[in-house]
Amino acid sequence: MKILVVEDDRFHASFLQDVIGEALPEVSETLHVQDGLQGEAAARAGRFDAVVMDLQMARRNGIETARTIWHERPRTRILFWSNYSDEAYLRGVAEIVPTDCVYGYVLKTATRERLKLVLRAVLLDGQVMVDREMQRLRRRTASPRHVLNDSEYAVLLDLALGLQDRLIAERRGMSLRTVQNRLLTLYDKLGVSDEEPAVPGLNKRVRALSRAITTRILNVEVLETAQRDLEGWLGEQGR
Amino acid sequence: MKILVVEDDRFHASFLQDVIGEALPEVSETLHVQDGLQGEAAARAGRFDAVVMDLQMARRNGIETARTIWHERPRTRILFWSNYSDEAYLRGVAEIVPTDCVYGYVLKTATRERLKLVLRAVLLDGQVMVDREMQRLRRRTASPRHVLNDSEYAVLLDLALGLQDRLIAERRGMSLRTVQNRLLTLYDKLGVSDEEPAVPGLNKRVRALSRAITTRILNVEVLETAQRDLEGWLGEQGR
DNA sequence: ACAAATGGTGCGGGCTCCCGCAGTTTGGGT
DNA sequence: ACCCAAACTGCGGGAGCCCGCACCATTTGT
Repeated sequence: MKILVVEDDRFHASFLQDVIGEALPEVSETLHVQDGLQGEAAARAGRFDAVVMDLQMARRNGIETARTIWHERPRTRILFWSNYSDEAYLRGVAEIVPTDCVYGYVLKTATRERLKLVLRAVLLDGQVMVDREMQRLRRRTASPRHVLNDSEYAVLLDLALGLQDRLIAERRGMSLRTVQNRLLTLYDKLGVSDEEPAVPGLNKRVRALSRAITTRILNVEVLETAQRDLEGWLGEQGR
Repeated sequence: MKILVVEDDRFHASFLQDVIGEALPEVSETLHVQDGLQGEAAARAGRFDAVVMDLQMARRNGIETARTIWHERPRTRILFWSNYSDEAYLRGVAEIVPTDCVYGYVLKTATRERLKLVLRAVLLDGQVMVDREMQRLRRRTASPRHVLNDSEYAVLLDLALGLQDRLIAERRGMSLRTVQNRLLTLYDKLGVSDEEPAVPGLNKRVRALSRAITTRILNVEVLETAQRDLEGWLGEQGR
């Protein structure tokens, strides 16, 4: 079994390799690279069974790297190992997972024992695992009233990229009014509507983005990949 | 000499303490705590000469922690030790540094030698030092045409929080039209105006925030502290 | 099987936003 | 004291945004 480690923090990387050696004696070879681009290249060259990868890296983030890796070798099992329990990452990952692909999501704050367990479960047994901390997110946001569904999330992404209503409608194949309805429920779920009466003079559109970011529903990496998707779409439209 | 270390990553913390012991033999005592709140409490209780602190921490971020520490003991020398070279952090720090206070900013990617050097320079000699990586930021953004000045940055923060023009004008003591002029130059400097002709149908306001975040001029932590400041201001206005 | 709930669509009005035009104030430089 | 440039301000208009009202289609519950 060959494992690829993609991690730009030297301490975390050596810790990870240490734990891998301990948890997975069946590993014959591990390669460690420093960022997403190198990760893609390595995955293309050597045929790895599994990848353990940080999400926030300098040159190319984990989500995009995973996307290209899976694109080329869908059978690769990928374990994401991240500092943050941002909902954005989970959604971002879920969005790009091809059907029947094996992946996992562990936080770096997890104990050594937990990490070993997850390594075996995901990379060896092929189970899909998400850290319990992340599960709690869904509930922590209180009532399901506040949880965004997929189409609302899509509109939120477009809003975040700065598209105006007409363009969102065009991109998502909805009518203008429908987009605006989505936005209404978004404002509601993000708590923008609630604070409005108390503080008149807020720009709901910007406020929604602002809150989405501070509540970790969106983050920089996800915004960046969404931006690239948008550019791709614009390219198609252009001609 | 007593040093307080505020860092929530165990590996980084132990590395840091190791380097401190090596670089600063004159240190008589070091205390290590895990997050900003504990940091504030510790700084209040024990009288530390210097603090080394991470910027992104779970319960209370480094900027706010530094603000309260300096508020209570302005002579404290603080070295920020961060993963990211976000312009937002530098601006956020610069904003809260009281006059004649000693601080420094090093990236975690710095070499051991460099870290030792900075530790001595800032905590011992009382020099103000900023990692060269950060300096490069200013230039990297190319022409000075694209560098925001303080008042533009202030307006950008307000925009990011979702205030509409009228409120920004009120808060910053400007006329409505002046705020709008600021926004114009902001759109310009953030490159929003440039992409507009190619892609009609963008909401400049949101687009500006989006770009400010992806270019690291703003980030989550800064947004959060700005939000608290806003709430404080709203409180004053309210009565 | 009927009612209620959910999601999509059109119309229209009041508001904010973006920005061109034009006039005033401020700050440096000579 | 002069000038020029930069920053600030008011006015007005076209466009986008927020959202109430009204209507239709599909799904869900009892």
